[in-house]
Amino acid sequence: MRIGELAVATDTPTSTLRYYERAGLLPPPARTGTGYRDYSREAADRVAFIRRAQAAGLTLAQIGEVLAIRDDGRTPCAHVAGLVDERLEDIDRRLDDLRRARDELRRVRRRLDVLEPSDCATSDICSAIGAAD
Amino acid sequence: MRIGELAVATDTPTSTLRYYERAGLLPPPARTGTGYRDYSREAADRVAFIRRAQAAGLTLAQIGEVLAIRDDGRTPCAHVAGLVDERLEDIDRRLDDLRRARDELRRVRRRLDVLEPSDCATSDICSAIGAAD
DNA sequence: GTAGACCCTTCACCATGGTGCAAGGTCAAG
DNA sequence: CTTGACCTTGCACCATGGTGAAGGGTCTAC
Repeated sequence: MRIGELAVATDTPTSTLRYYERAGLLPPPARTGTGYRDYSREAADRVAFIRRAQAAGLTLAQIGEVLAIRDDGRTPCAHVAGLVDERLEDIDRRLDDLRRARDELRRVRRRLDVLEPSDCATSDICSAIGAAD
Repeated sequence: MRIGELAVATDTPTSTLRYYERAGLLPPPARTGTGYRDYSREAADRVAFIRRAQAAGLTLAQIGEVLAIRDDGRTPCAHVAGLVDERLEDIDRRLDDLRRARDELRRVRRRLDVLEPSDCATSDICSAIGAAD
């Protein structure tokens, strides 16, 4: 199949498919006599896998590792487990960061409700943000 | 004060201070006879504000808006309230996204524990990630 | 007067996951 | 035989918040 067909089949722009090839996620496909990419049927499965793994929060670099292991004839289960654990830790850290940022912003918001503009007009740029607490 | 002193006073690299100037967050300071930047004392307060606002999760572009309002002689309270509300909504959306990604990854992780590598070796690239559920 | 620390400008580069354009070749239908 | 859709390559660009290097001038102390 040509790149346009693969694009439709996987709901992925052709530019992105070429980008995946450049990034080493898709192996260089066969070419027709005139130089057009000629994808095998497995290519669509591979792209679908990339999209699912991406939706799960893996980076393209990590997905590339998993694919390389499979291409090497090994099963990537243990490696995937490691990546998933890493990503879960990362998510937990981000959740903590975001919750802290949210709490701080809520404090700022409460100060904004309480302060008069005149409190602010004196010295600071914004005493709601500037305040220690 | 010269840029190096401001850098020490605000714990901010000189390269970043020049970047803030380029980005319109710091007004172009006076210059000495030989072209060195010569900052006023308020510059340090301004940088400190930028860092606090950044820590609160505002982007440099948003901080620039707040500063522009102050520089215009107005009080940015209402504008800051709007930005903070926007940012709070953004954080809530991100929290939801991350929680969903975490739940999905935990499901993947459980499948990885249950599956044998041989289950995976057949067709899919990784049946734990590939599985619908 | 010279070494070393500081300053200047401009330009390029980092990650991330792509997108868009130009200039050209190919293919199928009418 | 031409039109339009499709394909090729290579290159540049997007946001974000900076960082680093090159090539030069300045300032202070010894």
